[in-house]
Formats: sequence, structure tokens, C-alpha cells
Amino acid sequence: MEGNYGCYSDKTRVLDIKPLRTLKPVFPSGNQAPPFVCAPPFGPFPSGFSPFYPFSSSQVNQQAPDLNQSQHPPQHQPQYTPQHQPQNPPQNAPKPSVVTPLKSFGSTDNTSNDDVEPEGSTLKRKTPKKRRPENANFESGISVAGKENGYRELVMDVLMRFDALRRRFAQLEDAKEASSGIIKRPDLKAGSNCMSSGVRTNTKKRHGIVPGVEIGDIYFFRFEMCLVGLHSPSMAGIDYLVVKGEAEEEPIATSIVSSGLYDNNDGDNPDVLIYTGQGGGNAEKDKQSSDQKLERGNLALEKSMKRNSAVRVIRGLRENSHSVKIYVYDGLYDIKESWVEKGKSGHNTFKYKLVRVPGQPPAFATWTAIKKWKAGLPSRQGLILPDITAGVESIAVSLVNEVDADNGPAYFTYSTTVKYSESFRLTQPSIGCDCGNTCKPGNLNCHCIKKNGGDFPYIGNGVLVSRKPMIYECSPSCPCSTCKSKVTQIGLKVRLEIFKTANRGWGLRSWDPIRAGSFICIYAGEAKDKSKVQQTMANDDYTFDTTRVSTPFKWNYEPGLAEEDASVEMSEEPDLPLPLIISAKNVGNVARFMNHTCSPNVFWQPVTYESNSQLVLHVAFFAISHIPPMTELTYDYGVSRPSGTQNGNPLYGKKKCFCGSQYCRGSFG
DNA sequence: GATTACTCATGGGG
DNA sequence: CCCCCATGAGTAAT
Repeated sequence: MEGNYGCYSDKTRVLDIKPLRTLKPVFPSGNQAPPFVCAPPFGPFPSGFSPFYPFSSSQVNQQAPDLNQSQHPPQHQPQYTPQHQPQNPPQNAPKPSVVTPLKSFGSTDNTSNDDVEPEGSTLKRKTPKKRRPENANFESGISVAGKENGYRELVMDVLMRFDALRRRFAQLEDAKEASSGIIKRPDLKAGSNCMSSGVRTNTKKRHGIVPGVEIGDIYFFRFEMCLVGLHSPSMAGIDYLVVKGEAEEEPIATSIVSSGLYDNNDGDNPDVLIYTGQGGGNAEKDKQSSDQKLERGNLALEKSMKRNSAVRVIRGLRENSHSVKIYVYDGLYDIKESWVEKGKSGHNTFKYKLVRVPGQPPAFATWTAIKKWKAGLPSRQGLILPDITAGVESIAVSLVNEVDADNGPAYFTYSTTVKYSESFRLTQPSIGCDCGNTCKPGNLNCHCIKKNGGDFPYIGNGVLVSRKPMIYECSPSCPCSTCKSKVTQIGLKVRLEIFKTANRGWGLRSWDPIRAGSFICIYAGEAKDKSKVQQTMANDDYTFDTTRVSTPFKWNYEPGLAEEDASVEMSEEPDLPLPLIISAKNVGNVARFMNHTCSPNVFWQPVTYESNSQLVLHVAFFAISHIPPMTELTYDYGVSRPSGTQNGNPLYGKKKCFCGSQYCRGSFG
């Protein structure tokens, strides 16, 4: 386990972000070992492998292709053992030491200046940095090397910071009086904020794999892909790069975004995409006013096809006309054919047939499979029970085992609620609000909003804006029937399944994508005041204990706040009025199946509201980052506080951790 | 180096 | 419910 700790401290140096608390990894990144060996980047390829780097560009730093970047596909889970951690550091470790010869790697005090380039660096941009007054108060804390070449933790950090800003802008916008005619675009605001303050990575445009971006990753805004270097145009669908050809420079496509609405799939095959070229008015919407020309993106796709140069494909999906558009990074595709077609308006349109490079972990294919499961056509493989809640939840929760013969977890009673023991008494029930049928986010007279420090805790779509020591929701007894603050009181919103993991018993994951900040579930069970309970009964497998110590992490960001000013920010860490333990051994909900990892994608947040003149205290789970379908949901269980203090030293839990994360503490519970 | 062109996402209103 | 449209950002091209 020392290895892991050593690893951790190295990471902190590599990441080069000033406040240590921002270093928290937020995603169970690809720690699974690759099930196969990587093909060489150049030269002839054995069958079954595909040329990811069919031409040599200026990117001498490009890492060898790692097809197994993704952690999502259940197919790869059998590979998942803790032993892989030490065996595979190069696969999953942050890449800067490989990508760019960073002299400062390993030194301890390289956290002070992101403008100073490490000596010996091969980076080209050596211009002494100009002062940009408008940005003077911003410091992203991301090094020059990190901005040029990303790695998993940095990519996740950039995305987390973008979304934190976006949520905050949306919250501020919600609180304003609705002025008509003004289009609110918190995504653009947050995006330019990140751009100007250097919260971005992979700025060096590249072909092929983008370090730190994994196949299957999902995005809710174009800007997100822009900030992590997956697809840089803020609107255009084709991104390209100009490279030196034999005679002259020519454009090569790097990535495309398919709008999803107008591009045709080739029948049912998720590995094929027919893509429409750009230009000529609006070809996709049949509003074309002129012929498309073989230039820019269209030319780039043509040249890429000639060179057998694969492009990244991002598929835009909309589940139904009511839901938001989601972008799924589906890996690399080869351009197999191109032709010209007359659009409905009679003008010429370029069409490209793209076929997915084989051997990549499934991403979009997972979505199409889930769609079928939902329709019930072929039922879910390994399905044991279609709904383990027996209708208690409004959305079914299936029980699945594709791993072994185990046909279910031990018996328990499914309940969506928390049952409080007699000894549990929260005094002084506070009054609710007297708003009308809805609480307006900007209304500072609302009692419930006041309790949250004046901010409405959620934005319109129910996404949590910031972590807080405590969130106060409106009560069932408040008059605001349509109030948007009762997020954790209305049950599940995503389609979950309980599945058998390879080495951690049963786990929880979702068929639906989950946006960062979305409510997932509460921890249901039998709640007790820990101070009034025998020590012995506090720590079985199905106990939530609010006094356990988790690794602190930073999820909230304020626009324009320099890192130095971060100390004025309020603490994010939970603060409860009493130590609470919830036992889900006999009675519980889906939360009892959520496993621990040291790099979680879910956090818990105390929420309280009043009900029948009593305070209800809940442990509610929210997504840290966007979570693609079929990704296991995990949170940091923390470790029990030892009787003696261990100043500064890591605390050790009672159970050995198998999460396999680079940041694994080695134990938990 | 500064300005224009290009692209079409996004969300609100009709 | 669907369609239309104003606004807008980053980057390539000029």
C-alpha cells in the first residue's frame, strides 16, 4: 500500500495545481488492465489491430494507442483486480513524464508558478508570457505542460471546474427576475471563464487519442469537449488540423460531432455512421441554399480518407425530443467512402461513411443495447429480477448477474425511507416557508432559501449547485407544491441495476447517463444517533456512518475567484447536528449496494427538511461528474475515526480496499 | 497582429 | 408540440 501513497504524492506534483484539495481524483479512471497488448503506432498492423497513427505528424509525444482506456464496459470487468495497480503504472499514470520531459517531475516545490517552464522542456511556446490584465486575478493552477497535454485526472478536473462554474452561473441567473428576450447561456459564460483563466487541457490539437479522454465519456455541452481538447470548434461539426503533405499543406480531420438527429445510421449497426459534410447553408436541416464545397472540413475528411487516417467520433444523442442532448465519445472511426448526394433542396451535399475501428471498448453500442433492454425486446442478459423493489420505487431496479452463479444478495426489506429510532430526536423543528405554490430562487424572504445562505440549492433541472455542510429543502408541509427544492424527496430519477461485480460483491450502476450534480438516491435504512448506540453495532457491511472520515475534495468553484482567495470559500464538507448511523442490513434501498472506491464518482451530502413537526435528516447521494451508462456508482466510505489522533497521517480502515485506483488508500470502513 | 468568415448549439418564443 | 430565430464562441483564413 505504500506504493499507492507514493503514487499519490507523485501525482500531486505532476498535477501542479496549487491547493491540494483540488487534486482529488474524481473518477474511477481506467485502472483496469488492458486485456491485450497495444499495437505499435506505426508500420504494418497485425489483423485485428488498426492503424491509429497511420501518418507521422508533429506529435512526437503521442503515446502508444491504448485501446482499453475505458473503464465502462462490463465486458472488461473480469480484468479488474487490485494487483493490476502496480503492474500497469504506465498505462494509467498521468502521462506528462512521458509526453513531455518535465524536469520538475518529482520535485517537491513546483507548485508556485505555472508560467515557468521546466528546463529542458521541448515545448515550443517559449515566449515570455505577456501580462493579460483582464486575467490577472485568475490562476488556473494548471501548468503549461498540463495545458498542452492532458491526463485523466486533469481532464476530469477541468470538466468538474467547468460544470461547477456553469451551475453557479445558472443559479445566479435563476435568481434574477426573468427578463424576457435575454438568452441565458451559463455554458458559454462558464466556458469563456475557463478559457480566459486557463482551465483547459490538450490545447495542442492532435489526431487520434486525446490523453485523459476515454472512450465512453459523455458531455452535456460542446464547450466541455472544447476545454479538454476532444473537439475544439465551439459549433462546427468537423475539427481538423493542417499538416504538411507531399507537395503542400493539407487539412486532416481530427474529430467530428454527429448531431444525431440528421445523420443516418447504417441500419442497426452502431459501428457505422453516415456523416453529412458542412457548408452550403444548412444541409442537415434541409435548408440548404447552395452546393457544399470540397473545402475546410469536407476537404479534411476527404484527405483523411485518402490517408487512412482515423477520426474521433462524438455522437450527439437525444433520448427523446424532451430530453437534453448528450454527446458520447465513441472512439476512432475510419472513413471508408465519400460521395456527393443531392439534398432535398436540390443542392449537392457531401456524405461520408465511417466505420468504427475494431477492438475499442463499446460506448455508443452500450447505449443502443440499453435502449433495447428498456424496450424489453431481448431481455437483459443475466437478468435475475426485473425489479428488486417490487414496485416500491417508481422506477424499476433490476438485479443482474453476468459473472457467476450467485442468484442474489441476502434477504432484506426494500424501503425508500429512513426509519428513525426512538432515541433519535432532532429538536427545534424549524418553520418552513410561506411562499406561494413555488419558491422563487431570487426570493430572499423565503425561509428555506435563507437557511441555505440565500442561494437556491438546485438549478431548474434539479441539479445540485454546490456541496454544502447541510442542504435545507422545502418541506412537504411548505405551501410550495411545485417548488424545485424537494429534489431528494421524490425518489429515483434514473434507471438503476444492481449487478454482481467481479470482486466486490454486488454493486450499483445506471442504465441512464447521470449528469454531474444529479441526485441519485438517499441512504435508506434504520437510523440511530450514534452517540446513543453501542460501539459494536456500528460497522457492518451495510452501515452508513457519518462520522467516518473521507478524503476532502473540492467540488464548488466560484467565477473569477483566484485560488489565493479560496480560503474565503465556505467549507464543502458535511456537517451534521449529530452523529448519525444508518443500518441497511435489514431494511434499505439501492444505496446499500453502492461500493466504496477511493476515486469515487458519487458523493454524499446531508439534506434536511421538516416533516410533521420533526426534522428529517437524510444522507443524499449526488454525482460528482457526468457518469456514462453502466459505470459503477461508488462513493468514498471514509474510515472510522480511530480513538487516538494521527496528526497528518492517513487513517486506515478496517477493510482492505480493492478499488484499484491509483489513489487507493488501501483500506476503508 | 487584427479582423472577418465560418459553423450551428442553445434556449426562448411563436 | 414543433419550428423558427437571435445570439454567440473559438478557430481558421484573410
